[in-house]
Amino acid sequence: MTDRSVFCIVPQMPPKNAQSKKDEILGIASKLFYEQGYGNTGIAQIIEEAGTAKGTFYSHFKSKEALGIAWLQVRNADWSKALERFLQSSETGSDRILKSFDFLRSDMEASDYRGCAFLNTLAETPQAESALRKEIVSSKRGLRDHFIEALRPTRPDEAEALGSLIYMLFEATIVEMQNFRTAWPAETARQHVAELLA
Amino acid sequence: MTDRSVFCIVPQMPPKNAQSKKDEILGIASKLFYEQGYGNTGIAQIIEEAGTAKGTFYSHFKSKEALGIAWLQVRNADWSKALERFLQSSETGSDRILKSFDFLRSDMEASDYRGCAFLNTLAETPQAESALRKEIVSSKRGLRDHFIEALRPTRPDEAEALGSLIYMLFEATIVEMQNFRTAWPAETARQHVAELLA
Amino acid sequence: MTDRSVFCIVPQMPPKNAQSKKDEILGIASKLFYEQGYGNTGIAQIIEEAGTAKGTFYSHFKSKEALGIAWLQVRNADWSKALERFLQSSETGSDRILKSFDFLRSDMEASDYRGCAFLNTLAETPQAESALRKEIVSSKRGLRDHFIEALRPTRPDEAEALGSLIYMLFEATIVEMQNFRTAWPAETARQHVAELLA
Amino acid sequence: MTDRSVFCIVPQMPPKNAQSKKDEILGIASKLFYEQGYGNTGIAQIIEEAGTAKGTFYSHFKSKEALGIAWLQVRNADWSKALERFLQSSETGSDRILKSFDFLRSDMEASDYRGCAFLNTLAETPQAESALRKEIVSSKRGLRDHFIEALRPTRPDEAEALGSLIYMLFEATIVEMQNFRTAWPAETARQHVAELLA
DNA sequence: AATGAATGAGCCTTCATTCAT
DNA sequence: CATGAATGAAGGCTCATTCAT
Repeated sequence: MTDRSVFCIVPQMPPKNAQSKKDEILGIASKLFYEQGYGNTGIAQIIEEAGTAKGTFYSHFKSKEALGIAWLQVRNADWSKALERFLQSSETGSDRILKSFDFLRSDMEASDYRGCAFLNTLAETPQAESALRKEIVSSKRGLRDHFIEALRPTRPDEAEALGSLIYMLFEATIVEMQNFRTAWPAETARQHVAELLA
Repeated sequence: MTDRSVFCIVPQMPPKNAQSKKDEILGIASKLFYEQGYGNTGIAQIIEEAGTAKGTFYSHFKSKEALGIAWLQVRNADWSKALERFLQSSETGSDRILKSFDFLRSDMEASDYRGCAFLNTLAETPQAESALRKEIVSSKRGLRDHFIEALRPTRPDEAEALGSLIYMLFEATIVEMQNFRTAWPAETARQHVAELLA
Repeated sequence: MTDRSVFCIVPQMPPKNAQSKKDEILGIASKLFYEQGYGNTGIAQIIEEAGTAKGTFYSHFKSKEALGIAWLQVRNADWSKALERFLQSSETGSDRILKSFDFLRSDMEASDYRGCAFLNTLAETPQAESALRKEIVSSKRGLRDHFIEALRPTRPDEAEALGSLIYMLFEATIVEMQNFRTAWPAETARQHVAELLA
Repeated sequence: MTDRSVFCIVPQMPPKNAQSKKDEILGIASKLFYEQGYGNTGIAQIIEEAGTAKGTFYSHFKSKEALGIAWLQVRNADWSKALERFLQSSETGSDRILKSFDFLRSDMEASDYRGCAFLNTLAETPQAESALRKEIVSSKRGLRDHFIEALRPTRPDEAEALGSLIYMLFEATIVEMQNFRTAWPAETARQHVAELLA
């Protein structure tokens, strides 16, 4: 076997799976927090599935709450990116809005739909001033703006009110699909929004 | 077996406050489950605030889940009664519907509004087949019917679809007021519903 | 086998070892806290040696600190009783005082020179307002009074000052025997106290 | 070896604050060990306040115990130096001894007086053979000698016994001021020592 | 009915230390 | 010399539930 290392400009091996331990923990935690709920998921399970030691976990995250915040942040970013990718082909604001409801529906069709990570966490966090709550509020503000901004170019006067209304229907769609485990909320909402935008 | 109760010198004491121990436990649990969340509330706190012993608790309720179910049941009944009382003066279906949103708003004005007991519990109960979930679904079905039935007399054809839509806005109102801690969701939704019913 | 229960007036079996679980835990903890130090002794070790479960422990003591306080209280009572027994034969106040130093000497020899439970706990409790500290102060006040009261009958005017001085020598005796693991501090102190009382 | 420093353009940087990293760690640890107690102070806090990494710490000290020993050694030296400075103006042995008690008192006036670092550490170190204990014993032997030597010139015959006695009162003064948080122990002891030396 | 002691798995977090870089 | 990720045992404490009285 020839030694090719001389040709290697960047000799350091990239980490086996190109993902730091911290990211791995966060990834596993994200999955578990979403599927089981924040409060129902213990640190022990997270580190076991991540194959790490307790101390390792706490050297990366100062507390469970800090991990929870990181989770909500990446979830917000990832979810927005996924939505954007889904809307790629949509050109008009109306299209984007209607397609957003289709996105929800496709998301729900994945098995065991668990609804919205943010609203679920809101539900088990009574303390209004908690850091978790701040993350939730800011993510929801962003979502509401998504609809408002989509309307702004064509209907600047109604954008705010109409966008808020559509945002509420969007939220209701998630919650009701989580509860009833059927797609009718998406259909009902999408249909009405289509009329509103017609 | 002979009935010896006639010989009883100290007849069964009437309960001090006209409320059985079981009801007292249930009452306290209801308050705590709603304020703190189902998962965040332990049996220990419930029995302590109720002034009972562990064993007494378990002689009345076979498990925490059973207590949770009882809670959701009385909550459903009580909440419906409170809503009905609020709607007393409303005569037409439209009136009843619009006033329902006012009811929500007055509810929310209580400090530290915790939103909907059912949706909050849904959020921390991933198991779709659980008894808690069944209670939640049935309560929500009842609420949806409340709107549909209010519409049936005057708009039989649209009742189902329109009622479902309004139900979704109603749900969204609760959730968004819980999150943002403002009344705008109630206003936005009520305004739109008023237009829909005009 | 004849059923003798009818003859039994107090049918309930007295507990096997005439000692409640709570007392057993407290007894074991007292031994460990003293031998190893309060901070060096974990709940796990206590319950293991007591043969109980974690929950049992916490149903008897609300926290480790509560156990620590109970420990110091029984220790104070027990130690005073042991001292009193040791002084039984002493009749005069002077005798009682001098014999107190002999007691210390035998006590330290028996305990592998672990010193004073109260001073040791004081050393690892920086928080001046802690409940543990209150217990320590009150126990030491009692000890100082022991000397003052022994002097009161014969030397009422000097009792306070002389008693305090002797108390300090008594304390120093414990501490120095703990440190040097020899009897010289007891001898030195006793000798001087004898001169003071001559 | 030639002195090349003249050629050095960027001569070895004098440490920013004239203190090596090792000394910095030791300084911070000394403060924390004294204020909070040896056992109550974790490596994590020390390195955080010192702004160093774990590995750096362990490259300077092989273990927490080694750091503890270093702490006691510098503490012994520093404390002795401070005492000596306080006694500067005292010329006779008697003066030096009496002033030593004043030194204690001035020390105690600092808020949250934590008593003697050595006795506190003794209290949480049951193992008689530990390295920490050796340091403690030797420091205390030195202190006792301080008093004996002060007496030797004028009272060679009594020096040993009287010095030991005064040493004990000195120790008791520290301990009782730590416990009661008042200056009476210093006054009581100083007064008596003054009589002894008169 | 009611009591409350007992259970043991589980909670989140910190410990002192090692090691590859 | 310095870094900081990794370790896993141990820290104090709470959980829902059972059971003998």
